[in-house]
Amino acid sequence: MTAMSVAYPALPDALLPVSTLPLLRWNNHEHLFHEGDPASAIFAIESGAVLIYRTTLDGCRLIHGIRFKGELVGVGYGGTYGVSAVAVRPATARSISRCALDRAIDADPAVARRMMQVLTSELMSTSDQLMVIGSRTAIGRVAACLVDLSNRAAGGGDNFVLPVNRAEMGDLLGLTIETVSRSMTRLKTMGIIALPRSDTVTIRKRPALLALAQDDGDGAARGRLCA
Amino acid sequence: MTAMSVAYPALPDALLPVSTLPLLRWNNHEHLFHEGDPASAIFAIESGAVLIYRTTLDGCRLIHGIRFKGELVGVGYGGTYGVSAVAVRPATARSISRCALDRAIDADPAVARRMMQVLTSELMSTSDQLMVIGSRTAIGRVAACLVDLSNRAAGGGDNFVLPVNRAEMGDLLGLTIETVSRSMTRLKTMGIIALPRSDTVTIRKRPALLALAQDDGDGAARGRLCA
DNA sequence: CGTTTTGTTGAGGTGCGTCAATGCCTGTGG
DNA sequence: CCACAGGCATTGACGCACCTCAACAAAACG
Repeated sequence: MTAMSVAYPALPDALLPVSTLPLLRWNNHEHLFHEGDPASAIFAIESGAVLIYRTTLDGCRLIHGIRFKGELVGVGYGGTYGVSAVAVRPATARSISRCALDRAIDADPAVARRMMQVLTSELMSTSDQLMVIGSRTAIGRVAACLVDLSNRAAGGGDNFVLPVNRAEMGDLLGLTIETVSRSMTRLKTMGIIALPRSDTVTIRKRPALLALAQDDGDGAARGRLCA
Repeated sequence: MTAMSVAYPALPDALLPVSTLPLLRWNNHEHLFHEGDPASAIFAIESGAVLIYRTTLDGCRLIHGIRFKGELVGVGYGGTYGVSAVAVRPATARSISRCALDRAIDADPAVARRMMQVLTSELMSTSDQLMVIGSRTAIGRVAACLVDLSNRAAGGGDNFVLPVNRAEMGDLLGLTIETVSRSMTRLKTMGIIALPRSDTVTIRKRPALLALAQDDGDGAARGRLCA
């Protein structure tokens, strides 16, 4: 399982009548919940995009990932949410209350197993993020991000609109706005991507982008970490 | 919940007769399992220390965490292990087979809930690691590592033997051996720690170490990421 | 059309990686 | 007991990738 390639499947209706649950709506920049809030529900996204993030004591934000339609948010099984979640475009989601979930777990071990799978996906997603941030250079991180967004936000398409701006990409990749911007223009200059608009990407050389995003390319790895 | 402060509780005997399960033993540098191996069991450590890590395609190793007595290893609920686990000193652990675990989950929802809690702890641990590597400078990472090791390997004591060498600390923190070494000597020069031996640490000014490890100190945060 | 927000580009500084030399500790054999 | 070798840690010199600060361009908005 390569970095930034995890699937985030939702709970299927067969296990839980998700599609009958209350459908909630958030505008851009509205929070689904904050880190530390009582974990009252998990959310199955039906439309839009949601950022999962944490902040350090001095206000530094580090985005753990982006969630789209068909994915779950707030899956941690603790008394409070361990992360914050905010919409970055108008979003809708079904709300699965924790008590309803607990009842479903008691009634059917398959629900528990599904939740454990979902938690494992979330874990691997965070692990992937750690691998990207811990081992790649700026351009490698940006490439990995674009590959991931192409797969998950655009269904693998080569042309898609970025759901996040440069600041959010920076917080996602542990880079500054300027470095993200420079990396994007470098990818453009190399002919690997095109940028018809600043928020729209066209992948022109997917193999080259993958090489940068993965680890077999040269020049996209950091430090003595790598052999 | 601050970075590097997660507890990793094991499965209590009340839920599963852990203490009657087979006790296995590994020597230094022996693997409990590799990433991609069929996930046949999870392990409850009884002694020693185990590194959890992943490697990139080009051989770069990034350690996700260290596990000690009383903690679990291999908790992911998928067909294969998502990470590798290797002993860094002679270690013993009870082996909880996946089929036994599945049977226990079917029989008692409390076991499933416990597993979900364990997975959530693992998730928060990885998230903490992401926060440290994504937002702190070298000395902040080393400080966070020392605080964590003091809490978990030494029970909060101020004097303890490092379970890892500089290379392993480097792979844990996303730094080179040299940078780890320099950070340690800087901490020593500042009078925050003492190093009676290169593998033995004495914390002299815990508040100062915490300030560097957390985010309220100055000079230990990286980049525009932080306000 | 002005104002605000967001993205790009440039110049300069710095933290950390790289390479290399040296020192310390452990173990092994003479 | 000492000599030597091998592994690990430390320290120094240097370069580069990325952050910082700043100016400017391009949309987005009223």
